Amino acid sequence: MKSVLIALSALAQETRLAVFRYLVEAGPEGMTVGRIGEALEVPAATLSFHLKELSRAGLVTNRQESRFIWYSANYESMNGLIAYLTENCCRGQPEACGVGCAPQMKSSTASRKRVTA
Amino acid sequence: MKSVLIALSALAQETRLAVFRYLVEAGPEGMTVGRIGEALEVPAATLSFHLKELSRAGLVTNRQESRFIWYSANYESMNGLIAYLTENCCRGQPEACGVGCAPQMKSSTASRKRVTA
DNA sequence: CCCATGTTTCCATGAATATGGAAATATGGA
DNA sequence: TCCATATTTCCATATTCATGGAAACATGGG
Repeated sequence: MKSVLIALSALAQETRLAVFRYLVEAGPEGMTVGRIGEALEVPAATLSFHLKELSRAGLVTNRQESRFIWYSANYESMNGLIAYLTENCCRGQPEACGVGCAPQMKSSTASRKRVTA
Repeated sequence: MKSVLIALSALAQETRLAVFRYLVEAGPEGMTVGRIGEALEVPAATLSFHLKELSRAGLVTNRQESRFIWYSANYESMNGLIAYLTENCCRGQPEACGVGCAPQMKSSTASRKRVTA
């Protein structure tokens, strides 16, 4: 699917991946462009370029608030990407692919996810 | 993480995404280079280049068998990538990110996955 | 209105990546 | 060993992407 390719391309870049994860951490209210630039030490022009790419990919949204523009992560889009990759894993026959196929429990924060046997 | 960036870059290319998904479908035994090239209509030199990229990213492995080289998807690596993205979503506080944050049930083949409420 | 502040566009430059034909390199069968 | 087949490397070309300063553009406070 084209949109998946666009999302992957958007995330496959160091600065953009950092920006996106920063926004994920920032929560639904997001963060202003200036603050993002400060935090990640990215020049304004460069940051603007990358935010536009992330927007184009549907991974972030923005809203104007007074003179500031707030960018926030689009969690639905993020989960859509994961779902796409997950859904196409082994075509619903995880047995065929060995232990590694079905999403597994990982150590840390993954406790909210569980495999149905 | 650097390896995540490499994996994302590898998947963020039309031919490589197609090759990878083809190998995922092909199952653990994988497929020979020639057959992949036939199926996806990719010239040998181009395919070789992309397979090398996928290897470098750890997304596929290969083994020699007689005169043929069989490539297969590395499901663990795939799931590692998904786990990385999932784990860093909302920093373990899905409440903060609204409905979209926690991995959701999707229609089709996702029935093996379940959210713990 | 005008100015300070926040953000984007413009632009030139540099770097990385994709492509595929031709040649080189394995590999095993005869 | 020699040949046919499978795959990779070499290489030149084309394209796309990243960078960041400077200038332009918005916005709202005074």
